[in-house]
Amino acid sequence: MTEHTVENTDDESLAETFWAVASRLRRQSRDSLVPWDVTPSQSRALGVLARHGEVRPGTLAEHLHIAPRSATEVIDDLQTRGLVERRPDPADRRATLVALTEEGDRVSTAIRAARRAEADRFFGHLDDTDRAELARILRTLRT
Amino acid sequence: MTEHTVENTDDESLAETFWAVASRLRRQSRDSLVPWDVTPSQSRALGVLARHGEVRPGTLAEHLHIAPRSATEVIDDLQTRGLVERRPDPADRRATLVALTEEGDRVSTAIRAARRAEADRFFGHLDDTDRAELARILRTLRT
DNA sequence: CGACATTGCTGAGGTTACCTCATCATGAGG
DNA sequence: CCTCATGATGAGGTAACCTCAGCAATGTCG
Repeated sequence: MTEHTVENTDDESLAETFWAVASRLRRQSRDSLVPWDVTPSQSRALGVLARHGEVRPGTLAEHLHIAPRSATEVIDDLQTRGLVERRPDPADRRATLVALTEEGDRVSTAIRAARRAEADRFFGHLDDTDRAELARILRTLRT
Repeated sequence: MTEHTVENTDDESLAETFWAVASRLRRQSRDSLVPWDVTPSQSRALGVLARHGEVRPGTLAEHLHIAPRSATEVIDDLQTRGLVERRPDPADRRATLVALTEEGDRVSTAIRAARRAEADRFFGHLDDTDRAELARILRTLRT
């Protein structure tokens, strides 16, 4: 009856709308990876490696916000696909360094281009003002 | 290899910001379910049942956008927790009707309240104008 | 220097939330 | 009544995480 209730229902549906958009965007990103037969989590790892060069599994895990053990797994998968290689860390014999292979570099570059095109397509329906507004509002929600 | 497309990088980071917000929101919703020991997918099912009353597993699956087989699983879990019950559909002896138990009704009501409070807390940092803007922009991205 | 805790990675095994395919009972149409 | 479609579920699989144990190498401190 009061605006209070109305406000709340507004918020509820705001969250719902947000999730609807999120799932559309997620589906679209997943589809954009199909040509390379790479899963989303693998593509995230490739992104980190492209940005940071060779890193240890533990560092990779931090960037991905996952447990070190889980990074090992992603690295295993990427290695069997020939996209990354492990080599010993000269500075610490316990550690390993993970680096993109040439193929991995090619693929990760291609994926980045595809991702950019995809974002263009997705957010391109917005005019510049709305895009800026959205970015600003999302940044305040980010924390 | 270089960042020669500045306007595209904007879109890229828009998507990134979006995902950062999404993961914060997801974590918060998950946490808000802890008191009831209910997983997110179970809570979604409870929501559908609360809104629609008794439905067949297949219908539930449609509302949740999952395969019928997966709905069976969610129902199993909710049933062992005593939150829903299955009864035969009088109109079709192949079919089953799934309905909230009293306990399930209580829990789903409580969860809805918590979810509302959570959305308030999350989107409450925005002023009314921004909230309306966000809602409008997200709706255009929904499709 | 040697004992001890710490760090880095990975094996083993578990969870959540999905999926497909096969099976079985029932229902609907010719 | 015979065939095909439909509703649910058993069996088994996948992605992407997790924790806990164990092993090797390292750092630290008396």
